[in-house]
Amino acid sequence: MPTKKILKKNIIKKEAPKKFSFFDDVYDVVRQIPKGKATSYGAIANYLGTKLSARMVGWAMNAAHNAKPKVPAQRVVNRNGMLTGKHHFSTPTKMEELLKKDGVVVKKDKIVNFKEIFWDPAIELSL
DNA sequence: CGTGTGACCGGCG
DNA sequence: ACGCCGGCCACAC
Repeated sequence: MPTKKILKKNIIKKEAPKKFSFFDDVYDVVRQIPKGKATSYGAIANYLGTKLSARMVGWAMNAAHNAKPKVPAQRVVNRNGMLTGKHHFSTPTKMEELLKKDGVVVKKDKIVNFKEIFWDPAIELSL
């Protein structure tokens, strides 16, 4: 017996309402993050409608290195405000450097007043 | 076409 | 408070 129930999903898209892929959509949101602000993967996922799958956002960021123009992935952190993806940057300290340059206070790989500078696309972009 | 994986999140023990 | 585990979607091989 199979380990889990494998649900088949309709992977066949009959139409392409969205010209941009999921990746591009994520990039577009991230680029709209104001300077000095930051958001979480979950917030973006929620805005995209896949809140239960915040991993997708993180993975999208994985390809962000190849995206143009460059995506300010440093403004995207996990819900704890921790710079979890700093290891994926050019240098482990690059993310923190960029955030500090934006005026964000980072301490021990974590945004101090993350709650205050939190920027929710689901709200901001909804206005 | 099947399998694995991923910078997460939330719930439960 | 902490640690573990399941889930969810998209993409690469």
